[in-house]
Amino acid sequence: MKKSVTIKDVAAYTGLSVGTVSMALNGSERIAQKTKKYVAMAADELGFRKNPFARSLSTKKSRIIGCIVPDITNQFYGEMVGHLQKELVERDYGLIVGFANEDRNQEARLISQFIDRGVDGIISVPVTDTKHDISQIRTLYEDSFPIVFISAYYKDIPYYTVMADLEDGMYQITASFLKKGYKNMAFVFGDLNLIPSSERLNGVKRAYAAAGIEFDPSNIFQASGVTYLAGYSTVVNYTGHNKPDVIFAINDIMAMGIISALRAKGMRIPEDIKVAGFDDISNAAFLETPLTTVSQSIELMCRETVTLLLNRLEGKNTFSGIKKIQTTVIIRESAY
Amino acid sequence: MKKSVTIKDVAAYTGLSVGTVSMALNGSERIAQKTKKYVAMAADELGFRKNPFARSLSTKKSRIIGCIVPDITNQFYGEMVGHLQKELVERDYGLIVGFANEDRNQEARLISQFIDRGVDGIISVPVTDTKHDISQIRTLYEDSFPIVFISAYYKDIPYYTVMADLEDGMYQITASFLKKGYKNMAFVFGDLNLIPSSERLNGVKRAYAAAGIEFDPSNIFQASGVTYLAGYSTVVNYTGHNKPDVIFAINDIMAMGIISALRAKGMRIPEDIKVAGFDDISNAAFLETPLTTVSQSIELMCRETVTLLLNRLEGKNTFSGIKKIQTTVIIRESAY
DNA sequence: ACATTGAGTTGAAACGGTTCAATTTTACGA
DNA sequence: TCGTAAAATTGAACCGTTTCAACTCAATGT
Repeated sequence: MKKSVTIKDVAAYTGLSVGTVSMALNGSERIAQKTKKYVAMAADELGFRKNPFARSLSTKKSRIIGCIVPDITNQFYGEMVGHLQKELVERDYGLIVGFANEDRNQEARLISQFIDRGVDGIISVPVTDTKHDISQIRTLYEDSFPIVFISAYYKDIPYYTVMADLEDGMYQITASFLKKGYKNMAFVFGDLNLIPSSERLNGVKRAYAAAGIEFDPSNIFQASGVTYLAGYSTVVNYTGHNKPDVIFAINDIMAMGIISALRAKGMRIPEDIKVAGFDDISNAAFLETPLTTVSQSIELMCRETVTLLLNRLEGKNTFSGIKKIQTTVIIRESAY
Repeated sequence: MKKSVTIKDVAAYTGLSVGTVSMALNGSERIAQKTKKYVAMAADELGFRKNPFARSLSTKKSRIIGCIVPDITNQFYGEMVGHLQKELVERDYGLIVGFANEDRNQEARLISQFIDRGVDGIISVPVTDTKHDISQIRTLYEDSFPIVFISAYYKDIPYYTVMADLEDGMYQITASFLKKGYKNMAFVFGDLNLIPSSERLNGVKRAYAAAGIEFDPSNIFQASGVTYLAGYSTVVNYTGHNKPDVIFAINDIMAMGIISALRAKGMRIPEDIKVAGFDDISNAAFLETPLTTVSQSIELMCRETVTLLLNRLEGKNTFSGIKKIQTTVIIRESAY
């Protein structure tokens, strides 16, 4: 590491004062055009780079956003992080990441680490498990620390959230299958206390109610998680007698696990049994049996989330509730 | 945002000097035990949090590491980022991420952004495409900026790299199939100029040579990328007449795409054709047809990489060449 | 010729820590 | 009780920016 060129060196080189150089570099109105150009050239010539720490110390801004997702191995969250990063980089922000493994304590630790690192704001996929202590989040909210939620929210803190309209998505897809005449449908969700499950379930119930059909709660299966393996295991460990017409998984990854296990049992998809996912991850269309699913536009969600957060950072006043993003049912071969 | 408590407040509260408080909080040897305890309590009571910018300005360290991977959507890199994050967090470092999309220019931009953000070091999966300008990397190397490479390296800059022993892995798996009597094997790789492809190819050739069998280069297929879709398309678009006994994909994701396309063409795996991947991503074992593959221990690679980087940061002198991590062939149903 | 205005620039005070030479306090042996 | 060495603490310099009140200076109107 060669010793670094500071703004002082640029000032000395140009014969201007440090303040002028600083303002020139920041494009201040009060500096003459030609001075700005001159300073820019000199800075370039000397290879000057702003020291981010000094800048941050003075401005109290780091232009770094912290982001917490449950599990980066899940392609859905992979795509989410990818889009968030893209949106942020475009606006000259950096993204620092953490993975909470669906554990509220880890999420809490990450949040406080991020704050200690001086992030300007946080985007989190909250761990909405109701069993856990949420006071940290409440305090942040009360201090109006810029944290926004994506893809879920805390029941008690339904603010600054961007998520897909899960209930409506599930309503649509359930209704469409009810209309086709299928009634015996199984729903493999994760922990039903979590918002993402309970919202979907509401959609399901609403669809049955709208169709005037009674909903049998024994068709809800609570898997050990929302992963490929959880889907796989749920099918493998199922000892019941009921063979549903359609199985709905809480997400595509889980649907893939379910399909895999069903096939291993010798069933054909969609002939013997239909399977639908949720999310429309990028290769859902290219699976051996292209997957019927409900698309949440991750890209749109991420863009809205970043916009919401940055608007808050800039002090613009923003929508503070739960913004729901429209979903779309996509019928593919796995459940024609 | 309530106004923050500074070290000065703690000093005033305890009646000690700022210097003492700072050293006490940093656990300096020169401060009396009881003073440290006293200061810690006071700091706690006042809710003092160190300002990271001031700290960094003074120490010239941010405890943030930048990490660049080609594509976060690929589960292999998802797992990689997950492990890197875990290793770093354990050592109280933060991880800031960027995605290069296999594009050297994007990588370059990210690297310089990271440096401007004041990262202490960089971990990159390099885009080893030889067509592109690599002078930035060379300069970094010459300035001995702490950058380490994972999973690949630049041909001209074979330093500070941790990667799986791709050549040996491919040698092993190829040899094992040659031994079983299969000779007509196809290899679907990405751009052959890239290290990850060329190393594997060397392994293949070495295995054929060792078995005394001539290798037919027309069995190498260069796909348009290394994604699920690239694998899928390669099979779909194949118009040749040759039906190989075994298809080796450059990675598991691609193997999945290949299997999917083969099945769509009515072939049975492994009866009609065998398929093997590479990486052993976490659900490779749970696919409909569990996947034969070569396991690279991502976790071990990540740990070695982080250790290497942090040792460099601490000025310890470290191994500076290419550290190869042992791979393991895993035979599963897709290619019994 | 002279006040007035406004554009452009300066200089010093933050920002909140770390570091270390200098100084003070403490502990111990004679 | 005193002298001295070791331990603990102090205080000021420093890190590299931003910010803004005060200042300079040229242009303008009268």
